[in-house]
Amino acid sequence: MTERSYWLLKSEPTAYSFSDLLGEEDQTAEWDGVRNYQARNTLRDEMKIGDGVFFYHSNAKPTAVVGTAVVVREGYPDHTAWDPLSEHPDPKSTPEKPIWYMVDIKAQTRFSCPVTLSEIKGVSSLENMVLVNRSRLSVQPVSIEEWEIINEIGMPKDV
DNA sequence: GCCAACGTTGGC
DNA sequence: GCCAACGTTGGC
Repeated sequence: MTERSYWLLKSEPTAYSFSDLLGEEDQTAEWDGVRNYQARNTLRDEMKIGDGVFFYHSNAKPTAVVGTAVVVREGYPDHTAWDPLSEHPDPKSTPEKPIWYMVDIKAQTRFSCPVTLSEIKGVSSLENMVLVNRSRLSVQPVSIEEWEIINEIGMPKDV
Protein backbone atom coordinates (compact mmCIF):
# COMPACT_ATOMS: atom_id res chain seq x y z
CA MET A 1 0.00 0.00 0.00
CA THR A 2 1.66 3.15 -1.17
CA GLU A 3 0.27 6.61 -1.27
CA ARG A 4 -0.26 8.65 -4.36
CA SER A 5 2.64 10.64 -5.73
CA TYR A 6 2.66 13.75 -7.88
CA TRP A 7 4.69 14.77 -10.90
CA LEU A 8 5.16 17.53 -13.41
CA LEU A 9 5.59 16.87 -17.12
CA LYS A 10 6.78 19.53 -19.51
CA SER A 11 5.82 19.94 -23.11
CA GLU A 12 6.24 22.68 -25.64
CA PRO A 13 2.67 23.39 -26.70
CA THR A 14 3.76 23.84 -30.31
CA ALA A 15 4.92 20.21 -30.17
CA TYR A 16 2.19 18.76 -27.97
CA SER A 17 -0.25 20.78 -25.93
CA PHE A 18 -2.78 20.03 -23.22
CA SER A 19 -5.47 20.65 -25.83
CA ASP A 20 -3.86 17.95 -27.95
CA LEU A 21 -4.15 15.56 -25.00
CA LEU A 22 -7.81 16.51 -24.50
CA GLY A 23 -8.37 15.82 -28.18
CA GLU A 24 -7.05 12.28 -27.99
CA GLU A 25 -9.41 9.34 -27.93
CA ASP A 26 -10.14 8.72 -24.25
CA GLN A 27 -7.98 11.84 -23.55
CA THR A 28 -5.08 9.43 -23.17
CA ALA A 29 -1.60 9.54 -24.70
CA GLU A 30 1.80 7.92 -24.53
CA TRP A 31 4.36 10.27 -23.00
CA ASP A 32 7.06 9.43 -25.48
CA GLY A 33 10.24 11.17 -26.54
CA VAL A 34 11.93 11.69 -23.17
CA ARG A 35 15.69 11.30 -23.76
CA ASN A 36 17.18 12.23 -20.40
CA TYR A 37 18.32 9.56 -17.97
CA GLN A 38 17.02 11.08 -14.78
CA ALA A 39 13.64 11.73 -16.36
CA ARG A 40 13.72 8.20 -17.80
CA ASN A 41 14.29 6.73 -14.36
CA THR A 42 11.28 8.59 -13.03
CA LEU A 43 9.09 7.38 -15.88
CA ARG A 44 10.34 3.80 -15.63
CA ASP A 45 10.57 3.31 -11.88
CA GLU A 46 8.59 5.85 -9.96
CA MET A 47 5.38 6.92 -11.65
CA LYS A 48 2.48 4.68 -10.66
CA ILE A 49 -1.07 4.26 -11.89
CA GLY A 50 -3.26 6.86 -10.26
CA ASP A 51 -0.46 9.35 -9.61
CA GLY A 52 -1.27 13.00 -10.28
CA VAL A 53 0.43 14.88 -13.09
CA PHE A 54 0.75 18.60 -13.75
CA PHE A 55 0.86 19.42 -17.46
CA TYR A 56 3.28 22.31 -17.96
CA HIS A 57 3.70 24.33 -21.12
CA SER A 58 7.33 25.30 -21.63
CA ASN A 59 8.58 27.75 -24.23
CA ALA A 60 5.10 29.20 -24.30
CA LYS A 61 3.39 32.53 -23.75
CA PRO A 62 3.06 32.33 -20.92
CA THR A 63 4.86 29.32 -19.51
CA ALA A 64 2.39 27.75 -17.13
CA VAL A 65 0.85 24.71 -15.51
CA VAL A 66 -2.29 24.42 -17.62
CA GLY A 67 -4.02 21.37 -16.21
CA THR A 68 -3.79 17.99 -14.58
CA ALA A 69 -3.66 14.41 -15.74
CA VAL A 70 -3.40 10.99 -14.17
CA VAL A 71 -1.02 8.12 -14.83
CA VAL A 72 -2.99 5.29 -16.47
CA ARG A 73 -0.12 3.01 -17.53
CA GLU A 74 3.20 2.53 -15.76
CA GLY A 75 6.66 2.66 -17.32
CA TYR A 76 7.17 0.61 -20.47
CA PRO A 77 9.66 0.87 -23.34
CA ASP A 78 9.38 3.91 -25.58
CA HIS A 79 8.99 2.29 -28.98
CA THR A 80 9.53 5.59 -30.78
CA ALA A 81 13.24 5.28 -29.91
CA TRP A 82 13.76 2.52 -32.47
CA ASP A 83 11.51 4.07 -35.08
CA PRO A 84 13.87 5.97 -37.40
CA LEU A 85 10.95 8.10 -38.57
CA SER A 86 9.97 9.23 -35.08
CA GLU A 87 10.72 12.64 -33.63
CA HIS A 88 13.44 11.33 -31.32
CA PRO A 89 15.04 8.20 -32.76
CA ASP A 90 17.86 6.57 -30.82
CA PRO A 91 19.39 3.61 -32.67
CA LYS A 92 21.10 2.45 -29.47
CA SER A 93 17.69 1.53 -28.05
CA THR A 94 16.16 -1.70 -29.35
CA PRO A 95 13.07 -3.78 -28.53
CA GLU A 96 15.43 -6.35 -26.96
CA LYS A 97 17.39 -3.77 -24.96
CA PRO A 98 15.26 -0.67 -24.54
CA ILE A 99 16.93 2.41 -23.11
CA TRP A 100 14.03 4.84 -23.01
CA TYR A 101 10.70 4.48 -21.24
CA MET A 102 7.37 6.20 -21.15
CA VAL A 103 4.06 6.17 -19.30
CA ASP A 104 0.51 6.80 -20.48
CA ILE A 105 -1.39 9.72 -19.04
CA LYS A 106 -5.05 10.69 -19.22
CA ALA A 107 -6.18 14.28 -19.06
CA GLN A 108 -8.08 15.15 -15.92
CA THR A 109 -8.74 18.87 -15.50
CA ARG A 110 -8.03 21.93 -17.59
CA PHE A 111 -7.23 24.79 -15.21
CA SER A 112 -9.62 27.72 -15.44
CA CYS A 113 -6.63 29.86 -14.38
CA PRO A 114 -3.35 28.48 -15.71
CA VAL A 115 -0.64 28.92 -13.09
CA THR A 116 2.24 30.77 -14.67
CA LEU A 117 5.88 30.30 -13.82
CA SER A 118 6.12 33.88 -12.66
CA GLU A 119 3.15 33.30 -10.34
CA ILE A 120 4.82 30.19 -8.97
CA LYS A 121 8.02 32.13 -8.38
CA GLY A 122 6.01 34.66 -6.41
CA VAL A 123 4.63 32.12 -3.92
CA SER A 124 7.07 31.52 -1.10
CA SER A 125 5.71 28.05 -0.31
CA LEU A 126 6.52 27.03 -3.88
CA GLU A 127 10.10 28.29 -3.88
CA ASN A 128 11.52 24.78 -3.50
CA MET A 129 9.77 23.38 -6.55
CA VAL A 130 12.07 21.53 -8.92
CA LEU A 131 10.53 23.59 -11.69
CA VAL A 132 11.99 26.73 -10.15
CA ASN A 133 15.38 25.32 -9.24
CA ARG A 134 16.22 22.77 -11.93
CA SER A 135 14.32 24.16 -14.81
CA ARG A 136 15.65 21.79 -17.47
CA LEU A 137 14.35 18.55 -15.98
CA SER A 138 11.31 17.59 -18.04
CA VAL A 139 9.88 14.93 -15.71
CA GLN A 140 10.04 15.96 -12.11
CA PRO A 141 8.51 15.27 -8.71
CA VAL A 142 5.97 17.55 -7.05
CA SER A 143 5.26 17.49 -3.32
CA ILE A 144 1.72 17.05 -2.06
CA GLU A 145 1.81 20.59 -0.69
CA GLU A 146 2.85 21.95 -4.10
CA TRP A 147 0.15 19.84 -5.72
CA GLU A 148 -2.55 21.28 -3.49
CA ILE A 149 -1.41 24.88 -3.71
CA ILE A 150 -1.19 24.91 -7.50
CA ASN A 151 -4.54 23.13 -7.83
CA GLU A 152 -6.14 25.79 -5.67
CA ILE A 153 -4.66 28.60 -7.74
CA GLY A 154 -5.49 26.90 -11.02
CA MET A 155 -9.07 25.94 -10.12
CA PRO A 156 -10.31 28.53 -7.64
CA LYS A 157 -13.53 27.33 -5.99
CA ASP A 158 -14.98 30.71 -5.03
CA VAL A 159 -15.13 32.74 -8.22
C1' DG B 1 16.71 35.51 -31.13
C1' DC B 2 19.87 35.48 -27.31
C1' DC B 3 22.28 33.18 -24.10
C1' DA B 4 22.90 30.89 -19.41
C1' DA B 5 22.52 26.52 -17.50
C1' DC B 6 23.45 22.07 -17.81
C1' DG B 7 23.53 17.27 -19.75
C1' DT B 8 26.29 14.43 -22.97
C1' DT B 9 30.23 13.10 -25.70
C1' DG B 10 34.70 11.87 -26.62
C1' DG B 11 39.81 12.57 -26.55
C1' DC B 12 43.36 11.82 -23.64
C1' DG C 1 38.13 9.28 -14.90
C1' DC C 2 38.76 14.08 -16.13
C1' DC C 3 37.25 17.84 -18.45
C1' DA C 4 36.77 20.71 -22.69
C1' DA C 5 33.79 20.98 -26.40
C1' DC C 6 29.47 20.65 -27.92
C1' DG C 7 24.39 20.39 -28.18
C1' DT C 8 19.94 21.27 -26.11
C1' DT C 9 16.61 23.39 -23.13
C1' DG C 10 13.92 26.94 -21.99
C1' DG C 11 13.28 31.59 -19.80
C1' DC C 12 13.40 36.05 -21.16
